[in-house]
Amino acid sequence: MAKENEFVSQIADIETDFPQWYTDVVLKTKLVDYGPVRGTMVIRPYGYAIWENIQRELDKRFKETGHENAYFPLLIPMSFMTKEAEHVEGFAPEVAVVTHAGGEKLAEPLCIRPTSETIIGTMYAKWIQSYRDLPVLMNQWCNVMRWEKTTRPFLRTSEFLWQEGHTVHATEEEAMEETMKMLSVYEEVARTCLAMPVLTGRKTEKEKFAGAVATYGMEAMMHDGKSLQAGTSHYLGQNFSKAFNIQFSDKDGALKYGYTTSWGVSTRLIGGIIMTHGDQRGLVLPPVIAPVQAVIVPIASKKPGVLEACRALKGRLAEAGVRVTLDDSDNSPGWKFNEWEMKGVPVRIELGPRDLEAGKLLLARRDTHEKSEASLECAEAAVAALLDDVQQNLYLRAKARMESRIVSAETLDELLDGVNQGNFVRAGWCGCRACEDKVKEFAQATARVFAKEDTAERCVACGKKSAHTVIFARAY
RNA sequence: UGAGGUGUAGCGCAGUUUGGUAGCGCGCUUGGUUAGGGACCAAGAGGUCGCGUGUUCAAGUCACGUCACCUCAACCA
Repeated sequence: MAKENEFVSQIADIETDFPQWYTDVVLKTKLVDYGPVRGTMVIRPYGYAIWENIQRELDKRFKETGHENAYFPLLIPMSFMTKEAEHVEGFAPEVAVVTHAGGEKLAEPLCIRPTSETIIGTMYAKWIQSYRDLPVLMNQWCNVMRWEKTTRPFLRTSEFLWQEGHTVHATEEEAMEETMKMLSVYEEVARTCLAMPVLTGRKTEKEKFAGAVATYGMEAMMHDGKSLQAGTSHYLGQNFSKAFNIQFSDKDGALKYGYTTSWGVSTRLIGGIIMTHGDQRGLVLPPVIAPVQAVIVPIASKKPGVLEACRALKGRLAEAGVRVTLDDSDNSPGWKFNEWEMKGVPVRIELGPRDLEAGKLLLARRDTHEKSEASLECAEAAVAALLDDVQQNLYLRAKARMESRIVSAETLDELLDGVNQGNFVRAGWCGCRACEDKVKEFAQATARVFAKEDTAERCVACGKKSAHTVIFARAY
């Protein structure tokens, strides 16, 4: 037990020092390292493998909903950025600019994309002439750069990986439908793959994307009760089509501006997974996106037959589609248990001479730390069932926690109490910016999304009859 | 940008008050014994003490300058 505590002490206390806990976990589990340029992160193989699994799940759904992948350039002429007034105002402070190339000063500065609406809009204007060209449904996987003042691995970095979907439609209705459809794709992936419950809904004017007509987001509750904006889907109306001249001849012969959308999720999702499921021992990864779903730890591996049996088991599980690793390193079993637990592997299999004699194996699950036995013959089925169960349990557990921590407030004091205790707070809002700012100043909480149902009667800040019910929270 | 803090082995740190041989733990290498929750023994490798200038017989330690990073605030889809 003393050893146990010694191990745990290597990671900061999750309850009392959550930011430090988070940093410890991402560095010690070798997900990332800090890059040489301030605010950048190096995503190591173990971290990148998580991203690849998320990519795979998202990409599958994008294809199913008719989208195609494409790629647009990293460098965007500054003049593109300035075409949409709100857009440039929103992004200008955080754009990195290339001023020199080929040993000379450039005639026009180039910005490193903070997002690609402008360059994609420029290309769409060339490609679209007729209603027959619509809808255009494209997505790109790429990196973007936003020069943030303070950064934290995965949650906010200067450069990050993401996907950005950009679509053009003939009508407002169709574009709006696309916006909501992709929001629901995100919600479904968060729920079924990341085991991460989210609140979805429209965001306020203050919180919306620069240049959008409406922004919808999904917000996830982190272990400390703060909210993480885990994905956004924007209805851009004709703002960008007018700025970039995306016009088409409609069936009636009239020249019309298209209606556009954009939507994206980033490597921030990985931060969300860590902060949703992690515990005092480190990472807890949902099986669907875990780089290693099961690890085999041989016991007394030098004894005859043990290692051979472990290799055979690994082969069988891999054959059955399990991402499985055999830890045949020289470390002691206890060391391996802790190491793989810290790395969040959902299922651990212990196999030693005693098990072989009994024709059994020992299964340990990461989420509850429960151990169980299974017969060696049915290993594939037992592991598959356990992985499913872990996936389910992680979601249900996180969902129960989130739901138990959504409270209502009638006054600013109640709201402050609520967020101080790590809750999301439902409260009325009259709709004016002054009241939204007042909440931020008073409680350091922002409006995350509009609630699905309007239940509040009075604005939490000014007491007037409320127009909306909003979920307020502190946010990452 | 405002306030505070830290730079010493791969990582975490002590040493700085009062100048005098460069230290500890972990990790790493080699060999051996072990093994069901971070094993043990033995031997070994690894350092321009962030950088610069100065004071001094002598600087990790004192002075001045400079750079980097961290925390809080501010900023932030």
